[in-house]
Amino acid sequence: MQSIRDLKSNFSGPPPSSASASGGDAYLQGNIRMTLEDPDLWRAFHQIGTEMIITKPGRRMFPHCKVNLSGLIPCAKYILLVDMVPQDGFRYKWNKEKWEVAGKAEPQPPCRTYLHPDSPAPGSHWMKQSISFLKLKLTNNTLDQHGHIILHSMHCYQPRFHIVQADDLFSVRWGVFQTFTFPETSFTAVTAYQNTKITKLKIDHNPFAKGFRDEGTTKKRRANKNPGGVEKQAKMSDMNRDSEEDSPSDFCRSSFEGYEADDGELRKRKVADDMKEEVKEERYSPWSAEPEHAAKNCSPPAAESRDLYSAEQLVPAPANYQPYRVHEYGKSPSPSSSRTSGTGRGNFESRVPDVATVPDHDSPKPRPHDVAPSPCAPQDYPGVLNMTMAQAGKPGVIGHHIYGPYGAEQPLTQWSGPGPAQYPPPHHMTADYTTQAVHHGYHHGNVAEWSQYPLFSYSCW
DNA sequence: TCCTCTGACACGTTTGAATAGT
DNA sequence: AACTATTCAAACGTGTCAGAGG
Repeated sequence: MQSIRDLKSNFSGPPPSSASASGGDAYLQGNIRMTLEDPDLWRAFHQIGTEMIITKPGRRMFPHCKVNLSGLIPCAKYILLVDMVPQDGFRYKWNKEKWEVAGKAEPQPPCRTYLHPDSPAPGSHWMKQSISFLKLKLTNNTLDQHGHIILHSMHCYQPRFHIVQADDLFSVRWGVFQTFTFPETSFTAVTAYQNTKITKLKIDHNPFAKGFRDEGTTKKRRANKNPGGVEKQAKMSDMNRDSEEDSPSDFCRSSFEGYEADDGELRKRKVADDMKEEVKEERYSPWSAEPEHAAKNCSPPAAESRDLYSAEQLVPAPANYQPYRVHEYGKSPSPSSSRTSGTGRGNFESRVPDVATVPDHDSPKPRPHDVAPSPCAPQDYPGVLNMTMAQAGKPGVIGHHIYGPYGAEQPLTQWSGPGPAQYPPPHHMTADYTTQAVHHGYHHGNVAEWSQYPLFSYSCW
């Protein structure tokens, strides 16, 4: 088994230049700013290694994606989308309290994008309140007919948020895409929780899981239903305790202890406090030798040490795109390039003529305590052209199903160009983990260009 | 044997219709 | 008649657990 650390070493490119997002004017493109809600909660999960359950009928995310937008033109209409991109080309397994690479990723399932039900709506609408993707559901059913986002279990994903100025779904292609990613929202898709800490964190924070809280009736119920259950639970508790004790990771502990408190709110606050403290104390650089951190977390650590508003970055674009800015940035996967074995990183040619600078707030310091390889490999850091790996060389597997918010599947395929089999790998995730949110923007000049992106496979709801 | 996935289950939250009150 | 507040049951979302299947 190849460790992520080893893989990371395959990349030696320097990080992209970056600028502080907090400066604001560093991201004037469109002036659109996106901030993630509940950043503390996301961080708490992220520090442990977020897992999201996927089921056949579809499962909501928790925490669910909720963002705030500003900088939109109040009277202009926008469409908001979310999709999930693989973080790398690997499949993972949970082994002895940590994630390990378990082989190459499976072929990408049909790529779908969740369209926010309010779309299209004027900028004033999007800006007046936080935008929730509560009803977004994840599934492992590749034949899903409900428009849920299809993922593979035991694979790592990064949610992406896209906003397009468009009066309706049919004019999306003429719009300018602004893409944001929040590294702390990355997660591993699972069919059953692997990390008991994640389970506990979910139970403690998800109102629907109140029945499983310690102070609740769970124990009684289990005791009544299954005498062995209590024993098992005790065992689980021990496991938790052990894992905490065994773990040399202060990082992990600092976040996990927070919700060990009895009171939920206190717990929540403590988590937040711990996080703040961490932000103050710990700084990581995805570029520095700290694969250890990522070992426990699905996404790179730098996320913890920054503010949660968006940074802006140009999305990878085909050569014929008209990017907002031109800025030499590394290589991105070529649609025609075949996936290389192992890291899948070879043979990428540049598709990203332009990448805006991204914030580089905290100069990170390595985390010495994390030891396990991460499902979200550090090689996925910006400039490392990660997520496309699972899809690179597999252009045929990306389906673009466009679902309309008003019921029937929208015939957007009319402008989606070539059929799924012709889609090239998605543009690489330009996630710069030194930023809060990575922001991409690009034009869609015509159907042909448009069709090169896997983005447009809308999910319905 | 191990790992992953599935479906039934109990419990809590959310939602919306029905009803009562103003 | 219109509006608001309350009640309540069904639907939904959740993690647990046992067992199936590769």
